[in-house]
Amino acid sequence: MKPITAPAPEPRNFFQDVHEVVRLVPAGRVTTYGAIAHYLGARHGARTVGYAMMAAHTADQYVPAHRVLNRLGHLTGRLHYATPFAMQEALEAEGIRVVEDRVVAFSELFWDPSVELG
DNA sequence: CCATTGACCCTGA
DNA sequence: ATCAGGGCCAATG
Repeated sequence: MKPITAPAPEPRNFFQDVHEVVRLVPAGRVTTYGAIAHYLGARHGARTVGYAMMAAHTADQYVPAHRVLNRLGHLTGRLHYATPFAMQEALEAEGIRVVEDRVVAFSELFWDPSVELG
């Protein structure tokens, strides 16, 4: 018999889950923090997804964090790269056009994990 | 242990 | 239409 001790939900490899989803985003497509959060249950909040992205640079496997934007298609994380333009250049290298820190035709390039992955 | 801070989003007035 | 506030989870002081 176990005492009351709250099972306390595992710290959850939430970061790893996020990284895994981001790795599934095809080149030339983009997704959002909120979409990932929603796909993973929407209970963790989009914020934590953003935090996971920050930790993405320490992940074992490569995580195309540049394909993750906020819900407006803005490159909110660009300042966290080696250079402020690294994110934009990475996107443009995949054929995505960026104007004023915003992805052009964002709604068309949007890749929703809840839809694509079921 | 409490307070503050984030690569965010939604709701209500 | 704009503006303010709360909530989410994790890390840091």
